[in-house]
Amino acid sequence: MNFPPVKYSSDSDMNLVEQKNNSQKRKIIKHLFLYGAMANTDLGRFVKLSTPKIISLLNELKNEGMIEELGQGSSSGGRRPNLYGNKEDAFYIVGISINIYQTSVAIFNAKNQKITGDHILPLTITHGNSIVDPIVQFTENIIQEKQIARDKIWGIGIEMPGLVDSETGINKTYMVSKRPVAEVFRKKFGMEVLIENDAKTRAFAELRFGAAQSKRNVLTVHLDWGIGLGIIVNGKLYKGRDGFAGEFGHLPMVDNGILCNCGKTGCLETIASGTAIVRMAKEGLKEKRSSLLGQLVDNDPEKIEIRSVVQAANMGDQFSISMLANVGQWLGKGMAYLIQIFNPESIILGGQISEASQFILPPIQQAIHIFCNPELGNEIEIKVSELGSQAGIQGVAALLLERVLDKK
Amino acid sequence: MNFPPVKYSSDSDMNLVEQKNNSQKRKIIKHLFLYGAMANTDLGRFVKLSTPKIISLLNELKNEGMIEELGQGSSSGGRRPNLYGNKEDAFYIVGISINIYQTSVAIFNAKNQKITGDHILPLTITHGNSIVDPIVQFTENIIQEKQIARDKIWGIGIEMPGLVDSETGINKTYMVSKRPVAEVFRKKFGMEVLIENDAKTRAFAELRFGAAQSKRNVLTVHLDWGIGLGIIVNGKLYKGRDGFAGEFGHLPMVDNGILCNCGKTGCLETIASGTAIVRMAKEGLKEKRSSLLGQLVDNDPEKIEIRSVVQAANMGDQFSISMLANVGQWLGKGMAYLIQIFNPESIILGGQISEASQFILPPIQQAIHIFCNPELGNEIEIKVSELGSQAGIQGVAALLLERVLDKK
DNA sequence: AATACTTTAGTTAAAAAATTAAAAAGATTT
DNA sequence: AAATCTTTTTAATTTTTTAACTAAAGTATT
Repeated sequence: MNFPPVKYSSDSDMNLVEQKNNSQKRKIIKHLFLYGAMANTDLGRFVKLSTPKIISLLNELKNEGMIEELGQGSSSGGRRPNLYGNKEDAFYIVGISINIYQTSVAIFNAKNQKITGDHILPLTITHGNSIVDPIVQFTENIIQEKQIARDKIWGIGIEMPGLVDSETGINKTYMVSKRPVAEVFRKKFGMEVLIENDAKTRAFAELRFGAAQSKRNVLTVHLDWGIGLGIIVNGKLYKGRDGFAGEFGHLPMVDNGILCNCGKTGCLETIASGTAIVRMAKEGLKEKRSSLLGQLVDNDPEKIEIRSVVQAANMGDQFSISMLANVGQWLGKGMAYLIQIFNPESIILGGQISEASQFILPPIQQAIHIFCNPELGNEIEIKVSELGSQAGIQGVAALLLERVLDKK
Repeated sequence: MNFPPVKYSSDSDMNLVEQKNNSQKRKIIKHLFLYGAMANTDLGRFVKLSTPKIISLLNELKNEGMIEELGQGSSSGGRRPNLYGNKEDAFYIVGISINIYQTSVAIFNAKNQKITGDHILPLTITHGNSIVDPIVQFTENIIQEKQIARDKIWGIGIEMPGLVDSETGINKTYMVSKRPVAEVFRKKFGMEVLIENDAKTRAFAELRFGAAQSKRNVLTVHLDWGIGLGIIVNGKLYKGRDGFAGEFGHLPMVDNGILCNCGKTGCLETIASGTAIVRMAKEGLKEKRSSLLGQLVDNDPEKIEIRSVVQAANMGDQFSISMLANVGQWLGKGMAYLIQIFNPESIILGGQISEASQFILPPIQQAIHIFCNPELGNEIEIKVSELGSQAGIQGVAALLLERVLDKK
């Protein structure tokens, strides 16, 4: 099956010039998608071509309906440059974020603008692929609602938790079936589909749109129900042999610790994840520990969620604060490992628990000082992501587009 | 100061065509250095240029004395191709390996052939830069002996232990002085000098000449007096923000452990390095533990070296074998961390302790099974480096050449 | 074993493409 | 309003590719 943009493919049966032209056009489209309108000179710096050549490529793209002129930019004393940008309706991409308890869908246009509202489907992820059909149906409805021609959708990017191999399209942890999930989706949608692990898509979002934009070596730690690690090295997202790199949450931290759902004991996730916090909070409540948490959940331990603990802590609840501090200490020790191994420029924290940064950052810093060589640990920048809740969807969508455009 | 090969630099005051030509020529030289003689078609696949263009570049290089024709290659049914290769005396590079107790020097020609014998200078590395002058002298003698024109030496690569930042040319651990060591060497030699940490140069050697050649994600663990980690991700050597990535030996492994020379306690190096083994062996001998080790060192504990323990183990000595097995367990646990973080294709072991692989590989494998997610740990390939003792020198030399040729 | 066929490599000249350099156009500053 | 600065356009020149052709070597056929 052939998916768009076949237009700009560079098959080996093409001649060298066509191949190079198409590769350059793809670069231009990608650049305009990511960085918005731009003057020919700036594009020239990027693709390393002379002005006449770039202008001719831009004109071709204009005639093909891909890009448009967008008036003139500013000048510091000279003729103003023409600005070029992708045409909004040149193509669309779909981003789907499958979380543990819900799935969100959004559509982006060729200017990387989200053209849909918040579409959230409450759906608990399972080991099997029972949630595939509801997600496909939900997404198709949104596409139809927006009346987008199917051939203008260049693909669908799906982020999900678990051990995801985006090459084979297999998730080893969730949505397991005979055929790779990505293939199942691809068949049902009839479009290019990319699946990727959520920690990696968020790292990619930081790299393209967030705090890692101008950096080369950054780690992102996703603190939610689980603990995920995104690795950016030499300015690229790192995935490892099978795409499983970043299993930070399953580093063995405690001897004879609690059993983890991975089958081992004492993993970092058993003591420093959202799941662990909720478990500890429930135990505390059952043991009648005095805490503001009780009020927040009507004294029903089963109602406790991550946000309950964060909320209680923000209200000054001692029990919640000390839990978070303890979590911070363990995270800090784990991050000390990462810092010594990666010597990163910065570490970016995301996920629900990062919203309690005032309680976890100090113990993290402290643990880093204790366990880290000062040459590596002292100057490290640790901060909370500034990307909102849409980071994941934006990340997969952009990742999908780049894969489509990088494909020869 | 201008160093060779200014000939092929691509300054921004050149026109685009010249810049591209020179960049292509540099690529060709690098390729021929690394992979030996080659046909024009093969080079074409690599630099993506048409046959006439490549032939014209090759002819220019031939006229400039850089390359030569080397007869004809084989064909599977057709005219035989002309082979092109770097001329031996087109340029030379010098590799220097500074170890804890000795320094080795070698010179390589443009075909990456070592043209010197074994030149080893016994010299103990210090915190200050007292060994700089002896090394410069020693190296200059070798250069003079070989009667190589100075302008034909494109640079000197120096590998050394410690926290090395090759960008600034500073080693934070050894050879510390007011000015960066690399600059001190550069001044004295009057040539381009690159310094790099030894674990990284060995990783690079594996990437270019060893078991990592055809792989993209590989870790190399250098087991010697210390424990070094070389990281190859996405087919490139990873160095981190300051070049300090890979401080694997200083991961905190034991609570309330022994004091490490890094200032922290319980580092992996305090229990699983060559230094640790020798320390334990000395203690054992002093406590009159019966062991073959005693015979090997005339019952003088101070004479014990890494190789004594390896040798004793190979002779069947129970004490030495159990020490190595213990070391293997700790290394295995540490490697389980690395595997879960990097999901590498393989891990390559080097250094003196890797010579006792029969005793350390089984406990390493066992620990990996215990501490690692089976999806990541089961298929991992762990093997001992096949590169000999010259790996480090070869690695820095090649690294230096690539840096010289990659510079615009 | 001779011959024709196939495959691969290298050469050449025509055609195409890209760059350079110069001129024109448009905007800002003095 | 002149001078300056920057971008765009244009035309000439240079470079590169394409494609046809020659060359050389192996393979198959007679």
